[in-house]
Amino acid sequence: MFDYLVMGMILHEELTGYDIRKRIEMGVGHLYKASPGQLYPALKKLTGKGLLTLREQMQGKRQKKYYQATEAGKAAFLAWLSAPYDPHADADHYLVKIFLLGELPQDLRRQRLGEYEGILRGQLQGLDAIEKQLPTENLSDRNYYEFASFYYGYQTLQIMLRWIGHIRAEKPLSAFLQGKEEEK
Amino acid sequence: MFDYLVMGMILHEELTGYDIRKRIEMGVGHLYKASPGQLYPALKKLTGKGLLTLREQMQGKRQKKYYQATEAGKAAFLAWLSAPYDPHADADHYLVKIFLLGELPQDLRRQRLGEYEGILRGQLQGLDAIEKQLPTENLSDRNYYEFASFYYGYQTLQIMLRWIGHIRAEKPLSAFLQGKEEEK
DNA sequence: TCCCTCATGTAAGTAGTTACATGATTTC
DNA sequence: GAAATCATGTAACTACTTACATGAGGGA
Repeated sequence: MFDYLVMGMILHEELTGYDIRKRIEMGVGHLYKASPGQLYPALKKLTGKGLLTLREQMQGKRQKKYYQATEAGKAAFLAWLSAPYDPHADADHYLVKIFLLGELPQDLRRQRLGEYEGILRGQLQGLDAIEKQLPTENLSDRNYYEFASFYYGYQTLQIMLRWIGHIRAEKPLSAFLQGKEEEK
Repeated sequence: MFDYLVMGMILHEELTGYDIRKRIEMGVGHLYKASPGQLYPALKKLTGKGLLTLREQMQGKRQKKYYQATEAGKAAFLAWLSAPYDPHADADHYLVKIFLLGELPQDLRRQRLGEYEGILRGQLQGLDAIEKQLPTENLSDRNYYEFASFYYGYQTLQIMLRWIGHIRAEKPLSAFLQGKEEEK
């Protein structure tokens, strides 16, 4: 997965490892980290597989290594991004796929987002079922915080759904942030 | 961290490994998994360290193993939970700590939640600074989805802050879900 | 001059998943 | 009598973090 995220950064541009890390950090950094100990070995491995090209350049006394995806690399990346969402394999990485979704043609994009929306709705229903079974009386302190965590998860799912709906309709992003749009 | 989560489940109750897994799944499961390959070795290790007691019981032909925290286990757990939040060490585990917060006396609880709120506010300011630098014109498809992910992260942080504010005031949980409470 | 950011990388360790193996009990 | 759930566990693997090591370039 991480490999594809890296490749996604260098489809159209030559970048150094350092640049790639910065990009990832700014983009999905709050949710997903790219430590140097993970990135540099990955770049080496991907180059070895022929998915990246490496161009070394001296800048003064400083060695810089520019990487870019090869045709094989681009093909592998697109195959991965185009594949239907699999809740089993992708669970933690939806956000990363969506982050990169601009690389896909519009019809595929719509389809993937639709699938994802369906999966999330299913999860929300699952939480609804649990919620109905939660006791509402005689709550201990313990229960209060346990349930609070549950509700937080619930809320997060709702936001995610609203978010997917928003970007599926390709509405302007600023409108999403305000959060004051009409409810479904 | 995982060790403390496990201990938190068996402070006041004897439970089997299976029960513990179920509890964790229901409580923070959407955010944090407890696979058997992680849990069973952990139970063994913690028992070896004297932090848990183990009582074996045959139920018909079925062997069941009941675990509970020892005094040493409870002390270790409380020390961990009482410690000030450290964004460096705890980053991914705030939610787990909050999930267990009912075990702490009220004044400490308040204090920890307050610290956490401060940290989150700082993060939000960081994102604000980034947001101001994002271009708003001539956005490519690529940018749309990249920024969308950014805004999602932003929104999630806002929700988290609202959530912390909510539980810090110990307001009823149902009110949080509706999301139609007054903004600060 | 000192510190920050740029820039590359490795070694050792921790955390966590997946897949398997086994078998009892309960429910349809 | 089949399927789901209860119940325990291991081995192999993958993913990821932390801490270290090294040094250039730019700005205060």
